[in-house]
Amino acid sequence: MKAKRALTDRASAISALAEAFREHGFEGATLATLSKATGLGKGSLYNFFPGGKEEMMDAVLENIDGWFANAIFAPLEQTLNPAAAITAMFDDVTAYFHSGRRVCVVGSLGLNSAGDAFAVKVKGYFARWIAALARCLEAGKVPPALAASLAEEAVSGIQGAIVLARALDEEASFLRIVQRLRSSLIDAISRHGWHPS
Amino acid sequence: MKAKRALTDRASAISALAEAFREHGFEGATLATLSKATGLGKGSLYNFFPGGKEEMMDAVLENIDGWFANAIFAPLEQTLNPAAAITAMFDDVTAYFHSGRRVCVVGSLGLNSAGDAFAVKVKGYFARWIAALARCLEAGKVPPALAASLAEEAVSGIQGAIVLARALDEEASFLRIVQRLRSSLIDAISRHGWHPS
DNA sequence: AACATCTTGTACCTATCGGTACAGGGCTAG
DNA sequence: CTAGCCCTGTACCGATAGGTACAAGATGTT
Repeated sequence: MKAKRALTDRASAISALAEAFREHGFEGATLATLSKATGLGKGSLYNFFPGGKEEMMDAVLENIDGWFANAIFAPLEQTLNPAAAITAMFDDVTAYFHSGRRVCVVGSLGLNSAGDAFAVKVKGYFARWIAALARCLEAGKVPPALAASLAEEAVSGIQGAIVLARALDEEASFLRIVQRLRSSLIDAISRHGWHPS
Repeated sequence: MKAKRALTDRASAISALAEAFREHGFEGATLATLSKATGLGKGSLYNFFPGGKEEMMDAVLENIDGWFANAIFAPLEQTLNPAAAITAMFDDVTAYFHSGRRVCVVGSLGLNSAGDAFAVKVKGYFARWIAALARCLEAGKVPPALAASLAEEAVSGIQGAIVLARALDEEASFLRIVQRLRSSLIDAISRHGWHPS
């Protein structure tokens, strides 16, 4: 049984790869960069990811997808306390994106043509996020149409907050924007008749 | 007098360069790309922009800055009819960004480390935009603190809308988000006592 | 200990990167 | 008409890009 070690090494490389792609983008991250970031030589890198950079990014996206599914989407689905789930989501997202200092790899992939190869994954990531958030709002008795609007607005708003915070180099703006978004969603829930037991 | 022809050729190249940078990003746009996009050979390109890619991007940013100053900021400053100015801004922005299909070069520059060299220009672009919008809202009798919040939210929201629309490949979401942002600003103005004559 | 299997560093490959050099072409001014 | 300057295409440069080949080293199994 060798797969064990191989898998853990590969798995531990992925987060380093993610960080490198975050900082330099897909095109900007060279194999030398990735090698340095992971501590793995080119040989090992191509052993784990025979498909090269593209497979590395694919693995990173899958990893991110898994993380979001666990940490963000799943809590949103358990509809016991929608308001709490939403508050938790914003807290987790704020931590995950380092208050806007950290870029969203998925979002930035969609911005230039280098990410065309990953278009379906990028699309799915955002679609699932919005859908999960909308369902959570509906569980909070928010009417479906409004829930969809608010969910879209929140996810889009988080992305915008990242862009702005990076551009201004000022995480305070990220925190302000995200807080306003959170209030807007929580208000909608409490306005439509749902209250924690 | 040769400067005339040189200047117009350089100027006409800039918009093509902007489009290329938009599509491929700074790192992703190679000299071959830029040459094809402008129709200029490498020789001409380096004749007009001796500093290479970096000077080209600088010129593009300056050009964008000028366009925004004219088309966006200036109308916001003439405070005769703030609500109309804001509506015009959203219309112009929607057209400029092709309903979210077109990326904001400035915003995407801030996302990866390739844009570090342009950090001050990027920061200035967003700071000026937010400031102009906030002043316009104040002219509409919106209290300064709220005006600052709303302006930040709007600019950030537009960036988020671009990211989301590109990711979902769906300009409808851009239009929805932008429309909500516009309504939010217009409502704030009409709620605080300013009404067109 | 011997084995097959997995892992790794190194050397090497071709293509292309951003950038330079420069000779000639074309335009304009006088 | 001609002298000068700006413009442009081409050839070229070293560096580095992503990727492959493979021999040697670890590793775990029996």
